[in-house]
Amino acid sequence: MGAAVDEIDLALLAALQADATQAYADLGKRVGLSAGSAHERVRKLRERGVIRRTTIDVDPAAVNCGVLAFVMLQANAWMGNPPTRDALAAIPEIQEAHIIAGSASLLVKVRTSTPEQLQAVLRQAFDIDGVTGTETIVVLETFFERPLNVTDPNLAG
Amino acid sequence: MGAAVDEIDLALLAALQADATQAYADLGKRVGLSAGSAHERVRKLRERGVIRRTTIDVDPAAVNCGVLAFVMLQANAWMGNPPTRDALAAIPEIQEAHIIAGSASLLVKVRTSTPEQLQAVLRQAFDIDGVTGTETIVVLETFFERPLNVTDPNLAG
DNA sequence: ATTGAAAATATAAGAAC
DNA sequence: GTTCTTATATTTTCAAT
Repeated sequence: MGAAVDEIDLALLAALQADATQAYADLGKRVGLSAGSAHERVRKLRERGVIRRTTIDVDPAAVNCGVLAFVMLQANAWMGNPPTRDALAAIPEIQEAHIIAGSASLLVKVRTSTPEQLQAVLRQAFDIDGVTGTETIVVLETFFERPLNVTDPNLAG
Repeated sequence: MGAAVDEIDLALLAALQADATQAYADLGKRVGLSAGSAHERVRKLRERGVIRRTTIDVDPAAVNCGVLAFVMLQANAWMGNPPTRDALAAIPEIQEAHIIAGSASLLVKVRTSTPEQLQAVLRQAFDIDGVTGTETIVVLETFFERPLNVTDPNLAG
């Protein structure tokens, strides 16, 4: 397998999660490395797929995506196949899709501009082969959404 | 309120979501602008808070966060207050926290390295004032997690 | 608000340790 | 694997439109 992610790598990841625009010199200073070494480590983290991409975090409300809901999809067949995946991916309002344990088969995270558009997404979900029902949880307020924790002491280094 | 986000801004946002490392010259080419103009627009999008931050997407499995679960928290009091928010934020394994409509009060997204650690998070959740119960949905497989859709024609420009 | 160009800065590659 | 050096490329500022 790939080389292990060590303490310094975790510190680099945490720093880049917080601000991926900072210079390698600053990044290196933070973790006790030269700019060159920091650069090399980050390059390898990207190469190994630990860093999947550099991206921006967009305020949903600013781009007309003020409605957030989690939808559980019941199904009468095994849904862990590529066609199901593709059918869900084809609905742009679906931000996440997961296969879950429990009475439902799938959990999806949906962002729309209006409740009407959420309804339209649910209608499309019913068109997917195997889907027999939906249960929707509407979000009233989001406390926070943040990057996953990489510096938790509970996680083995 | 702040100036509207126009079509070009949406194109810039989509391009940066896909790859925030690309040069402003390339970014400008993509949307039919000079490097300077692209830079200026992105600067304003940051200033206005449309772009909340530039960050990296880390593979959870690579940093010992292979367990993902969504937990619904039942409560016997109104939970939409700062103390509740802070109590949830103090648990690093909680990546998202939302107030929801429906029988439960809160929905949180949790990532841990092991089921045992997930259990420890649930125990901590019970210590939060007002929490009377939990219902956990364990994720077996994640189909996808992607940036929110900003170029959907259904969204008003 | 956009352009084009200049100056400041950062990235990326390479040699030495 | 790290550091230092050098060349390349990008970001950032600014005057002009």
